[in-house]
Amino acid sequence: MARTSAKSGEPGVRDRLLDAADRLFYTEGVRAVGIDRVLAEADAAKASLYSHFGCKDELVAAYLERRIADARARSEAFTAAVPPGDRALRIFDWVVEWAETPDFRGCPMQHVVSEIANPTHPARVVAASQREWLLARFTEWVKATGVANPDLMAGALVVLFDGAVAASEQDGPQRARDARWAARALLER
Amino acid sequence: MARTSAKSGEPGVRDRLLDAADRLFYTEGVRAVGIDRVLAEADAAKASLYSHFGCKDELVAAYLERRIADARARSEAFTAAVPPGDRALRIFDWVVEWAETPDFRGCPMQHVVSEIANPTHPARVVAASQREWLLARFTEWVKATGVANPDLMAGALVVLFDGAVAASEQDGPQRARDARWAARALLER
DNA sequence: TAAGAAACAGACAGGTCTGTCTATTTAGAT
DNA sequence: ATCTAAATAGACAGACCTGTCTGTTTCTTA
Repeated sequence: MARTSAKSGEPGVRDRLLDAADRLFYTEGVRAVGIDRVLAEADAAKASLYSHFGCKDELVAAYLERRIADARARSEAFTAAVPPGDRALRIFDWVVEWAETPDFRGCPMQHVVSEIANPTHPARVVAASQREWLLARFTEWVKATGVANPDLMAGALVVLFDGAVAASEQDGPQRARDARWAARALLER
Repeated sequence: MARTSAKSGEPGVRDRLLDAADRLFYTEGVRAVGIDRVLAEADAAKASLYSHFGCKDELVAAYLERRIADARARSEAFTAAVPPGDRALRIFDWVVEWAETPDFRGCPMQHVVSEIANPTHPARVVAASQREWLLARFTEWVKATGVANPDLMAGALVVLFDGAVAASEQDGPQRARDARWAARALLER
């Protein structure tokens, strides 16, 4: 299960494949990018891909899973920097920063949902689990603010979150700032 | 330029192609559906498709254009039923109704943006023009409410609109209702 | 140094996709 | 009834895509 070449710190082939898949799938889409492109970018052999992941669909799922794990870790760290009652708003600062990133191209999960209609596809299953996490997290943050109707508010902030990412993809990061403004207005009533 | 068979009211081949493209592209995605599927569903010949549209990319653009024109007409009619000052909120009732439709599967434009990374693709150009229309319409509706900061508010409502559609695609129509609740709260301050 | 596991290289099969082209049929207009 | 334009049917080329399989090379460890 070595993730890296034992001596050198170079990443093993599995991580190289995931790195390549991440770049290509996120910027061009999972259907637009074929296996051969990933192999060339990862400098890996076809047999390595199939022995590690089994099929392309599972590679897509693994790509999404790693993206999500990373986003969870970074967003948790980002919100942990402020008191619990401020976290529901703080997360929108995170979205603004993300939308201002030069290679921002929208939400990888929304893209996968758009590209793959079948909800039983392994990558769709991964995406669905993230939805539950997202709503649970917003509910937790909202409750910490002591707002009157936490379920409605958590749902509204999830909508604002998804909208900030989707709208920024098409209109630029101003929409993420608009979302932050709206979240602030909703929370300070 | 006959859109229908001269005598009978049956739709001509161009409309049959667009109808088939609309059903298939919306429910399965524009990359997942090949030309042959569209031809079979439309009961049309390949030469008809290429003489009318030139290439698949243009068919996708035409599909999106017709969807958008239809959505504009219906949303304008929907909002025209109430006084100008109520329209910014009214449009969220329209989103709720849409999200409750059994065959709702999200926003065709967001899907196209996810599936096609190239912003110069004809369908992406069509989608971009709709964004301008959407923001202009929200700005108009928001100004009619006499709210203090119409540009921020219009941007926020666009975010809420996009988010309502994207979140409902994954979580169900409750998110659209959450968006309406948030829009109401923002507007009645 | 020898053995075993992992990765590489790449040919290949089978399928699908877009787009072109030829030949035939249908239907409307003069 | 004839002529013309549009639509049909489908073969075909060329490209690409996933997944399998064979054989070789590299690396690690014992």
